Amino acid sequence: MSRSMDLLQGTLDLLILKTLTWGPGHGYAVARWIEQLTGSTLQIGEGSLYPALHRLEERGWVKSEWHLSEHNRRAKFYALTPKGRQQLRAEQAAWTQFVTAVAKVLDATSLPA
Amino acid sequence: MSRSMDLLQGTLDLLILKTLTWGPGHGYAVARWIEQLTGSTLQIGEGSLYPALHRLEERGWVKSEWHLSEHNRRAKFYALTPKGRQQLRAEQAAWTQFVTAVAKVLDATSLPA
DNA sequence: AATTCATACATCGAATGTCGATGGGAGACT
DNA sequence: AGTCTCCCATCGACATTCGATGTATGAATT
Repeated sequence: MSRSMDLLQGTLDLLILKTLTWGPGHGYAVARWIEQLTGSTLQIGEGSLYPALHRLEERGWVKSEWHLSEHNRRAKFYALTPKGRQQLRAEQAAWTQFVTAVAKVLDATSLPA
Repeated sequence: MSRSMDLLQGTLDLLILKTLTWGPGHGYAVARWIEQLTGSTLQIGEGSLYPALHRLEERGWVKSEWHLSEHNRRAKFYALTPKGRQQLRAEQAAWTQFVTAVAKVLDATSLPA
């Protein structure tokens, strides 16, 4: 029956950028944070996550370094760049604007003049 | 520089379904309503609109009939079906849930435990 | 010591949906 | 006659997400 609740396109970048504002983290952790914060309403598949991370890095919004994770394992830690912070602000503003616009349609009770 | 403010995937269906709750309308009018309600924040290209309308009809959420428009021109009027109303309820609920989940991430001030 | 589990990276193909461009045709108004 | 707005529609390009799949290592269990 098709997909019931996929992530809306473009939102994943915003979400990742935001989670990285509370410090660098590796992909696995980022996915965990988002899931926990949303009570698993938002689930990030690895097939979406890693391409997204690479995309962000390619655009200069995050940079990565290999370190050891909390579990003593090799992990690539991603950190927000200044450009990334700027991008986050822009995307967050666009998101708010978009949600507001959709709400206007959803809450309208009559036809526009 | 890529797209700045495209419609988020899946939202268009919801928007169309909603506009049709205040009566049948043809594609052109639906696009107008949405644009006017949102002060042109949301703009529906015809290359997105008509495929969407056909998609909705194919799934039995709307049905269409040819009539004359307010401007005395041939136009295909789309109307919500009972299944469409049900679908609208479902999509609206999913949308709310999604927006709420994103807000949880965006508003979080610290790492989850 | 062997097995299993959770962590952590990555890639692939399929599917979907949006966009910009393009093309037509029919009223209306100059 | 010409042009404007309305109204339908399709096409190819593009980006993104998803599920499946594969690798590997540390830690805990048996």
